[in-house]
Amino acid sequence: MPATKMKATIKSVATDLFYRKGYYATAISDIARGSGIQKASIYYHYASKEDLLFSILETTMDDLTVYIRETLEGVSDVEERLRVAIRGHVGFHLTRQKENFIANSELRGLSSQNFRAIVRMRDAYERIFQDLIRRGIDDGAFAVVDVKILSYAILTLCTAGASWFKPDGRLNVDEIALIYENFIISGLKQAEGAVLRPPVAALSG
Amino acid sequence: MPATKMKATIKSVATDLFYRKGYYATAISDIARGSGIQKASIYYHYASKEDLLFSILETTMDDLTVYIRETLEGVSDVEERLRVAIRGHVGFHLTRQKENFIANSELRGLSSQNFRAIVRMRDAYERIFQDLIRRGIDDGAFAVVDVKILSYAILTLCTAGASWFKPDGRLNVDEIALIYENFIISGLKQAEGAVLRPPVAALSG
DNA sequence: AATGGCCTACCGTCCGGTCGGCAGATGACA
DNA sequence: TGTCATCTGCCGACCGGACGGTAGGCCATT
Repeated sequence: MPATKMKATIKSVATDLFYRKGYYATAISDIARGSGIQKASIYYHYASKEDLLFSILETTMDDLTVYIRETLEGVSDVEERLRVAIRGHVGFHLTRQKENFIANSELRGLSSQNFRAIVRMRDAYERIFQDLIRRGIDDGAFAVVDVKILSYAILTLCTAGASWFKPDGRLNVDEIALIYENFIISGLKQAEGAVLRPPVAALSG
Repeated sequence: MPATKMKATIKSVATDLFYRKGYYATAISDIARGSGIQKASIYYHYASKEDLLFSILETTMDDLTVYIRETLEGVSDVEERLRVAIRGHVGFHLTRQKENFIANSELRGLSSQNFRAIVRMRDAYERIFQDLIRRGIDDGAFAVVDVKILSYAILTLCTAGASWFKPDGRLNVDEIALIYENFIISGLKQAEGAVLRPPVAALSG
């Protein structure tokens, strides 16, 4: 087996174990066994256990950011942009459930330097949503709300799906995304304010 | 020092350390040092490290459930009941931040038996909110939404505050609770549906 | 001959938990 | 009230094992 493939296998096995048992409860020897390899061989591909974790988190954050930016391309309506971003966010988190779960629960396993790196990426990602919301407020599409608090809220909410979602459950990814989407947009319009805009295309179509 | 006080001290120190460093990263000897005691003495008060964790989680869940039930007493309006519950939920999580953070991030440290016990308590608590939402739908106060998904969403959202809230930050507990409250209630009314009810007393008063 | 990819064997450390005992407070009893 | 046995709360020393990581070598491919 070429090195790059083994490396990917290790990462995949580690992702699965970190997701199921947690980072601390997973031993390098567990990952080795799952990869059909000896413990020492792991260190040919990754410098340390933390390096492996970091690699998973970095890739996930990278992919997520790229994905959401792609998703937004060509969409101009301010409300639709947020809707699209929510769908993208939920979709990404539910389809790449394990990695995202780890990214939101195992940051503790990182050294302060690596921790800061991931947090920086996360902050940049959050800023995308904050800008979308702010833009919506400025355009009058949303009520005047606390952008920071609600952006955290929205992301947390969508992210949480990664901890309970079951691919073969009652609802599929798209259905869940739609539920969140409507809930959030309605929340941002604030019922007691003027809720006068007509339903958007994305909803009725 | 009487035994009961030392026991409380240990629990408090453990809560602080579990919150700051995480359960696995905290050694019994750390807790002992923080309590001004020797490691072996911890075991006079608690049977094991897990027992200590479980004790924290059990107390927290108990207190939370009792608190929310008290909060709801005497409130009859269906929308106001949910509002009150949200305020209570947020308030509890932000004022007893450490314990709640642990309760939502360190369940992995529990044996399957203890894990089940806590999950049972959590499920019972969630059911309170699910009933409130369902009741609001039946009464026409809320749009017809997916109760299960949105109850998870609401609780997660409010709970998340415990991971970033800073007591001396820009907003205090009540302000944050109000933001969440309005956001959620608006979300449940669903902007594109019939949002015809007048603002409730709690909002204008 | 050299490199890549993996192995066996081993090391040092840390950590949860146990054991036996010790000092002071408590209480029964003469 | 003085004496002695008992209990309470804690301690120092230790154990067993798990775990991250290393050293050095082996073998197939190039």
